[in-house]
Amino acid sequence: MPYSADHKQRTRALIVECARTLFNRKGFIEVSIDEIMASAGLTRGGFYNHFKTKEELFMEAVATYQDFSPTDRWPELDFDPARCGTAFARQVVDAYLSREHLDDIEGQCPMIALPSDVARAGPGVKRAYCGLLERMAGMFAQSVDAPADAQASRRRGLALAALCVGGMVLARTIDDDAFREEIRAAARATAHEMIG
Amino acid sequence: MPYSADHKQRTRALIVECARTLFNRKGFIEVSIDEIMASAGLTRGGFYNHFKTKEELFMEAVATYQDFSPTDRWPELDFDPARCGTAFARQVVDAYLSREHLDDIEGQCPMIALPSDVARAGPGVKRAYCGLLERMAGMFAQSVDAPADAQASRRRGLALAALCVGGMVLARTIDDDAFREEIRAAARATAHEMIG
DNA sequence: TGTACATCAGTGAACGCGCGTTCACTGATGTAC
DNA sequence: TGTACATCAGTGAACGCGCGTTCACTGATGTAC
Repeated sequence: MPYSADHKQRTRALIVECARTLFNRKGFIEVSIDEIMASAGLTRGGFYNHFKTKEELFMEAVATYQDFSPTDRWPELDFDPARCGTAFARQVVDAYLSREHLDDIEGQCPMIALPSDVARAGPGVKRAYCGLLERMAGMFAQSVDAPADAQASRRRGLALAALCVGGMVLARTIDDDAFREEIRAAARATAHEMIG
Repeated sequence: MPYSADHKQRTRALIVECARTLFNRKGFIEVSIDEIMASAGLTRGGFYNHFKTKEELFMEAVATYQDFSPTDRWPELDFDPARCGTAFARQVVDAYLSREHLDDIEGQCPMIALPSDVARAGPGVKRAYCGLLERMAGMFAQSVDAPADAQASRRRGLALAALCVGGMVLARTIDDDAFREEIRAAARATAHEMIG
């Protein structure tokens, strides 16, 4: 067996990470395989040793973002799983709707950068994106100060996800800095109200 | 002067309308100029009699959606400009977050179909998109049952826009019909609460 | 320990293809007389 | 009213280019003896 056992696997993971970064910046179609492989320090031809198609890579790039929990991504959050309540939800909202996250084009959540691309992609990509959404909404549903009714919590979690993602998506389309900040602030204030 | 006075102008408007439809379905990059012109019953070469670049057409396609007021788009809304209050806002929310609007891929609001494309486009396109957003948020701000404070109304209007657009953008990325409906319902219920 | 070998991750030229844009042209039309 | 003309919206071939994907190949590596 040439090369160490996990050599190929590590190369694959590197390609996926480089791809996610580039997709976030330029979108799925606007990034070429050449560009991705070069960014990983490799050459075009090797791509198909790792992926069957470009879309398979897209799927994986979206899916792997699930590996970052909020506390991985924002280590300053003090996450106590036992008291996973409104204070934590508020912190996540603040981090997600933060100026830092808005400016972090390459590292941002793919739900913000790529919704239109995903809407036009195949079922595999959509499933990966859906996983991110389920995770975010589920986290909010567990954390909000909701009625005993589980369905009401879930509804609240989904609406919070829509508000956070929607606020950031809209802010991304705006050039004027003051207006961007206004949208961020409006989404954040309203999300706090919704958390209760 | 060959051709009637408004001939060129009407052709141009037809191209813009065909383009908006196609962009909504497939996104800006995935639609070719050939395709747009064929859809308008013309041939490729004539395109540059009307537009300097493909991006100029994109800008116009987004901008012209402003010409459809909510009452143009959904004639069943009974809009009394004098009493532009919470009842009207609720109706707009219901229409915007309706099943019909979600299924109307080609006729949908560009804010839902194209945010990622706009975020990567030039300043002209962003300005056109921003116009749509200002219009929607302004309409909500005027209609909600808000405190006298104008800034609070505006904040509420922007948050409502983020929730409506965000809810639809997320629903568009989902394949599973039940989950799509859940997101729609959650966004709609929460928007109604926000209108007050 | 040292060497010959088999493996397979990575290389880079090549493929067919469709794109945005240009340009010399055509021919339907309104106008001048 | 009828005709010759000028205009310019529309045509379609052509341009250079970069894309996703394929493929015959190379050469660094772990293994067998």
